[in-house]
Amino acid sequence: MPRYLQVRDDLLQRIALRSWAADEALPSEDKLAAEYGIAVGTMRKVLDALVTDGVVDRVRGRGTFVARAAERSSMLRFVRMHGKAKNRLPTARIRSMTTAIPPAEVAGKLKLKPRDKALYLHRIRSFDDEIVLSEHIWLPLARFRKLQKYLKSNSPPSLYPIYETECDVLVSRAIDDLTAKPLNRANAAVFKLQTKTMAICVERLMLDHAGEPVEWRTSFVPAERFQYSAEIR
Amino acid sequence: MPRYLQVRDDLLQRIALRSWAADEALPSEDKLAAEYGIAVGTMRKVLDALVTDGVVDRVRGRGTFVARAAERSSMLRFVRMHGKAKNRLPTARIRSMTTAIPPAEVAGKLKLKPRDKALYLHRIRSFDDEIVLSEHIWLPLARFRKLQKYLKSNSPPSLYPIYETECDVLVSRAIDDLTAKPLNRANAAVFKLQTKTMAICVERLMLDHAGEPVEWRTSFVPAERFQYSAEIR
DNA sequence: CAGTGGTCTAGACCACATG
DNA sequence: ATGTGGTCTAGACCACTGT
Repeated sequence: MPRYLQVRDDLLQRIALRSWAADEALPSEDKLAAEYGIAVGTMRKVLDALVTDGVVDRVRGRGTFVARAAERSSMLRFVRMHGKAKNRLPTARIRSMTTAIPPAEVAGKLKLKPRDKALYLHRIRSFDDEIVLSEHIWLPLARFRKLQKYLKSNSPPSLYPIYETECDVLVSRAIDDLTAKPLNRANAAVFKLQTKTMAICVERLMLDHAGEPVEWRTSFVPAERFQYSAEIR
Repeated sequence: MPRYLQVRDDLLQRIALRSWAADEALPSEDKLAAEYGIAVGTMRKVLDALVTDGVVDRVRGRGTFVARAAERSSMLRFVRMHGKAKNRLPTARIRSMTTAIPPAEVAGKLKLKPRDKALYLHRIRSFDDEIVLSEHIWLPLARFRKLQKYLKSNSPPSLYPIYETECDVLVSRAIDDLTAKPLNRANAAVFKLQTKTMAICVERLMLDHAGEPVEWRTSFVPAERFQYSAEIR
């Protein structure tokens, strides 16, 4: 295995361990190169690889910083905004929060042991009275106990920054799986729509920089509100 | 503008002009560097950029080759295969082919002048008797006259290789836009489904290596057959 | 074997941000 | 003025592919 990949993986580990805060620069390429005993050119190759993987951002004159996945991965990128909703963010509300042993499928995705508990959230996002997104969120309780306390007295517009500040969990990567399904009775009731109304179901697994699963989320968007863009090269 | 970007853009032009065939290697990095009067290290940076943009593939010991977008961008990646359909490719059939002045919206996407004609294809893909994909394809007639002749006596499983061999058009990049829509009467009839059955509509614009629009395609997948995966970093 | 790309080095100079 | 990343050079050695 080439040196630059070894060094990349080591840096990835240190980033996963949250060695640097959001506003704190990593050591400069010179210092890192000296530390690892490699040439600066090789260190640049390591950092370039981390940039293309979306793990760090580099700013000339300032330094190298750990990237946050939050902005890129909002579920709202699946929601078509029309009319007055444009240029506005929907409100977020948590409708229920419990701890439980999750279904086997969820436990598998989160790599939980058979009797490990998880924190479950049901959260909706809406414009005025129109609900546009319903989300069922499962989090390993071991890492998210503080979140539970926090959410009892707060209702933040976005969760990922809270994962980081409260629970020291930094989300790096998301894997989305999209299908179309008719709404079951419970989900239809959330949207005040008829049962079997078609919706897009987004199943998302979130991973940290070490590749450990952090969150499993099943989201529903009524089909009429669904929109998604992608570029393939 | 840095030298390596200038050289990259120049190479991009030459690739767009189809200077190298599918199985023909570009000149080696040494030769290209000499040709452009830059260092080999800089030429490597150019080629690395083209690799991450998906424009070329490099194979150690063999050379650098122009990449084909065809494999990555098949519409079938939106279609869920179940049961017997797995491990099989659906058949393709062209149900109609005409030349016409396209609707203003399509002409705009293809950057056609007001009275430019286009080649229109309606094509379906199916497993046995089950139709899984219906596609409405618009191509600038100026570049695709030979395709029209070709399709009168051939029914190829995939179109992009034909664009290249018959019309000298190499597809580089696709932009997809996904929404959910109820089928109108004509499209529902194609699938032998009821009008207003929900379907996923994929609008795709294909571009060549020069960034010129090459194809506009509107495809429908019945919602039950739709599936799509993406990774966000 | 010659030719290709993959890794790695050890410098140079520049543009930009911050104090 | 200092330190950061961005560009560019001119080599070296290695691994792999083809003849």
